[in-house]
Amino acid sequence: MSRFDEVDDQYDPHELEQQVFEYWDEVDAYEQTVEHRSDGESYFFVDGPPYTSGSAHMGTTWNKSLKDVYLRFLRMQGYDVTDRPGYDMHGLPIETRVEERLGFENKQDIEEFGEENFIQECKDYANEQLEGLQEDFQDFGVWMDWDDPYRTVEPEYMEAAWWGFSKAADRGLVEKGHRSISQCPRCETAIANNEVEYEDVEDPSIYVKFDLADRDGSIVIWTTTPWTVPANTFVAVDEDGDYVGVRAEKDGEEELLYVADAKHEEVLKEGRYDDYEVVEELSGEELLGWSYEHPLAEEVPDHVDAEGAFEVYAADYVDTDGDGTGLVHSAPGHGEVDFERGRELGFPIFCPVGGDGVYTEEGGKYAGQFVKDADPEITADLEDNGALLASGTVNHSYGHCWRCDTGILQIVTDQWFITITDIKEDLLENIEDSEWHPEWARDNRFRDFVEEAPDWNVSRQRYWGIPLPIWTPEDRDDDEDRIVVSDREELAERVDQDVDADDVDLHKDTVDDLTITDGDTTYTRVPDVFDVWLDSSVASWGTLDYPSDDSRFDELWPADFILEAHDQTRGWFWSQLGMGTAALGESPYQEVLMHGHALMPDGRAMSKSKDILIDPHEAIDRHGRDVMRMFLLSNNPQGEDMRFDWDGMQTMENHLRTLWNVFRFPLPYMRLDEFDPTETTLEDVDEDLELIDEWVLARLQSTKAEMTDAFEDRRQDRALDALIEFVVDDVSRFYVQAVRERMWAEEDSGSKRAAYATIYRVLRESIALLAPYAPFISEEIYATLTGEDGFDTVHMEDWPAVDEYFQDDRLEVDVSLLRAIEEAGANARQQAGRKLRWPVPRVVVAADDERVVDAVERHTELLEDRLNAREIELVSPDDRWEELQYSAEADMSELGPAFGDRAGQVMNALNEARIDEPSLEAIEDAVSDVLEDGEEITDEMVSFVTQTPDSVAGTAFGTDGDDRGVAYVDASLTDDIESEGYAREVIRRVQEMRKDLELDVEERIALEFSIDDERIADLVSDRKDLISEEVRADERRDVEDGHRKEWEVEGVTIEIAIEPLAAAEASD
RNA sequence: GGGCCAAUAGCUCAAUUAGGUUGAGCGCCACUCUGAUAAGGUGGAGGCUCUCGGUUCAAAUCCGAGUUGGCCCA
Repeated sequence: MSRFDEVDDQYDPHELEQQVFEYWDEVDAYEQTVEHRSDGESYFFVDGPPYTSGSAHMGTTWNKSLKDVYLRFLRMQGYDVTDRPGYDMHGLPIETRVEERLGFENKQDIEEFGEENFIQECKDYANEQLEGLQEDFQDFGVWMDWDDPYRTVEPEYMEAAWWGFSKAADRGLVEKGHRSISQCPRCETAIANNEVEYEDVEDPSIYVKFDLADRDGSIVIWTTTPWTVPANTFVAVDEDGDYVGVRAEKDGEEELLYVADAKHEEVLKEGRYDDYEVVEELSGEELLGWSYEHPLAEEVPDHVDAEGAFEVYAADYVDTDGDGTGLVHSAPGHGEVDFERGRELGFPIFCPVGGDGVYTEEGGKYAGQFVKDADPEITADLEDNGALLASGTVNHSYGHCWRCDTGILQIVTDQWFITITDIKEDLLENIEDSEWHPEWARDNRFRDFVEEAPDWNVSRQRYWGIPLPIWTPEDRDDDEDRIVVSDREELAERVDQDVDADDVDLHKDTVDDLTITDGDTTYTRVPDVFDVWLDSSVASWGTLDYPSDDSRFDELWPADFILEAHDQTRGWFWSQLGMGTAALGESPYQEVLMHGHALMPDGRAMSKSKDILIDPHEAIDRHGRDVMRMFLLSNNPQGEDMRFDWDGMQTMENHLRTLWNVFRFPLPYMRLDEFDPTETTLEDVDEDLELIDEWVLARLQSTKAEMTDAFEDRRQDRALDALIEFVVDDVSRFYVQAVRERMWAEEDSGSKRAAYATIYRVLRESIALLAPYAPFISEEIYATLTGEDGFDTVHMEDWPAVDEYFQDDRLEVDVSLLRAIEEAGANARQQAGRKLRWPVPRVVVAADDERVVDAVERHTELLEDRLNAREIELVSPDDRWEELQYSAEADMSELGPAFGDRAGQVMNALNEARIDEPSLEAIEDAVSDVLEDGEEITDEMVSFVTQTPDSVAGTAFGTDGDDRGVAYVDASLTDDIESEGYAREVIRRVQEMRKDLELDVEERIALEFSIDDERIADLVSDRKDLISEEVRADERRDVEDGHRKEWEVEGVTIEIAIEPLAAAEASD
């Protein structure tokens, strides 16, 4: 492309973006950009790997766009950025998808299909999904190393997980444990607490009486899981709670029931007792040690049989005024808190339920039944045994498997743990080493989570994952003797079989058969795979292929920057910190940017399954990639959610269209004049720079400074605001308007060259500033501006630095004052009912300070021109314009302290007062009614406001909310003004009629017009030469066949007819 | 049920990070300009700052309770 080539009149994102894609391909734009920075300082970014199920949604799109804008920014700042994208490809979600595809129902189907085949299916599925994501991300214009993403299923990466785990083991942080975990009975695996999703469901709600063994009566418990009653081991109470004994009567029989005082009415109501009476008041402490009979002792013969079982104990999880009865049925074989307390009390852990949720032989009568199916039978048996006080149902939120939506069960099984709780202090300390945006995310949310984090259960009884690299002796069931393998090399060395370290696949089907023999002992592998969260937790070194490739680890690790949404606080932010600390004792990242979620326009969460979503592809179809990116990036990235908004998208498109117009406006002139930016630089035209040029260059400097600061604060949205304000407000609406005439001039001049050089610099730097946000349009404009002289891509440009030479705060203020005066003048004009087309005799500028005086004096002509005023009259701050009246405005920050609770009253009086001169005496006099003895109005309390005479309208002007003066437009009429005003009206109508005929700008016409008011007709005829020139009328004569129209203008009727001269000649 | 975050114009957000008469952009309406023209300019309407209490002469801002939404956890 050569410089200043013709460009489309219209900004058409789709065509443009397609061309840019092709162009990037053609010149290897990405590769060149990476190479260009290869000598720069290293910057280690780690991509949080999206999970490979499903396609990119608006949230991922926002996430990747944010990453892209920061990576591009960092590159422009000169860093050699590590930008390897990653994909999280293991785990239960993919297994369940594949199971669905294959029509599987349970683990047995998988075993029949074959582990190896199943793993292959999972791999294929994950890779398929990965391709879709890759395509989407590239389509959004994200620049990362797409040719070489890290995949958690590759041996190099899996090895990184092994290595991290073995380091943790070396540090004594790996142990096998018997724990209460959340189990999905369908997937037949433990799932992590953060994989449990809560949903409202209807469950049984039963009240059960446990008969007391050595005294009268029963204690009453409540549960929504009858199936846990067989495993009951003890009952817990709140030591400090209040309990009562109640004598209750139903159907003529009396019972003695013990429940919490706060709950007794509710419980007795549930039990439909006819009458009752509180007969005893006890503290929880008094209940301790009471023993009771297991209500299903016969049905479950293997029930717990231990010293001290079936007695009442204290536990801190009991609440006497929550749900239930204040006495809690506790089964250490199921509930997590029950388990902890049961262990403290030294009870055996009785769990008669298998991983599939079916009672084992220990379940006695219920053996072989799925626990939830056994609920009715158990309830019935309790009733038969006389233990059921009430039974019904309850709606409550209950945990479900995040993938298959099956209700989870709490059971106790053998699992492997990283004992995070042993290094809690280190974790909390390491938090301090990372900088978070926003800060509260770290100091509130994240810290709270880390403080409460339990040991990390990393084992899953599934197939598609990184196998645990643990080998244990064949016949032992503890973790006293174990081998943790750290990498493929060690594996090849130690196993009994022949393994090639370079091409061994580490998946379950491969490693399950490998054994290790040490002396007389044969070790076999623990069959579990890792929790998928462990996969991504090692990304900071997995990205570098460490340990198999150790060339960059020392230099780069830990990561400089990570950027994810707030759901990762408990996800990746946490798992990385946990793993980094367990394996290496350090936080694996130094800076975190935590963004929010993408919400629907009405604020609802997006949800693919409910079809509540906005598809990024639709956004692209409607507005293009640049617009979508700019919209996404214009949102605060720090912790707050973003509402998608189609109007916001449209606004961004309008801004880009404005930019496009600004960019293409000077091109024809530059082409015509053969302007060469390499020959005519800003330095060359320094002498000829006009004030407005210097001003726009000064604004450019402060825009760059503001943007850089905002970027460094991780507020790219504020940087974008600053850029848009500069381009749309300062460049388009002001600079281009002001500079047009200089470019129209046909002869060469210093002034014109200065304007060219200025706008060239402005455009070129603005486009560099825009490039991280809108890489496509930036590329196109950059290519047109630079031709052969620039880089092959704008993304190789340096981030524009502030040029001190052009910094000029004073000038920026001056021009903002002039613009404020101009705006106020336009406002005042409108109030006075005088259109801009009509000149006004004078505009009076009353300046509040010398700066304003200064600015107006230097730019009187500019102001006259812009305001279409015959004269500008300046009133200096020391003087008053004597034609004015005054009122006073109160300053509450002064009135408040002085008048206390009467401040409001005084304010109203001040605001209503009207006085002839702006003096304290006058105003005090006017508000004397509300002033009490000794009170006075001081200078600081009021500012005086002008009241204008007729035919004059005044509007205050100011900058940044501070008043700096008032512009008064005197709209009175004179013959001269009416003459020009009406003449301009005629000109404007003729121009419109020329447009009706679609005449060329240069085409000559014959003109006829008549005005039905004699005085005005005379006035207008004084300006007939002006009219003829402006509308290119060579002849003033009667027009017969031409275009004829009648207009109503400012109370008179004007009839106009025109005819192109060429047409008239042809018809002669 | 608990923790964190948010709530200001129809929409998206500001309000100088220990209170002082609420602002911008977009949208809407009216007017206007016409050598960027499916552009540009000016104005207007539109707010009990989510609710209820409290502190204070004065609260969008500080405190307490609640409501709604989002995320996380149980």
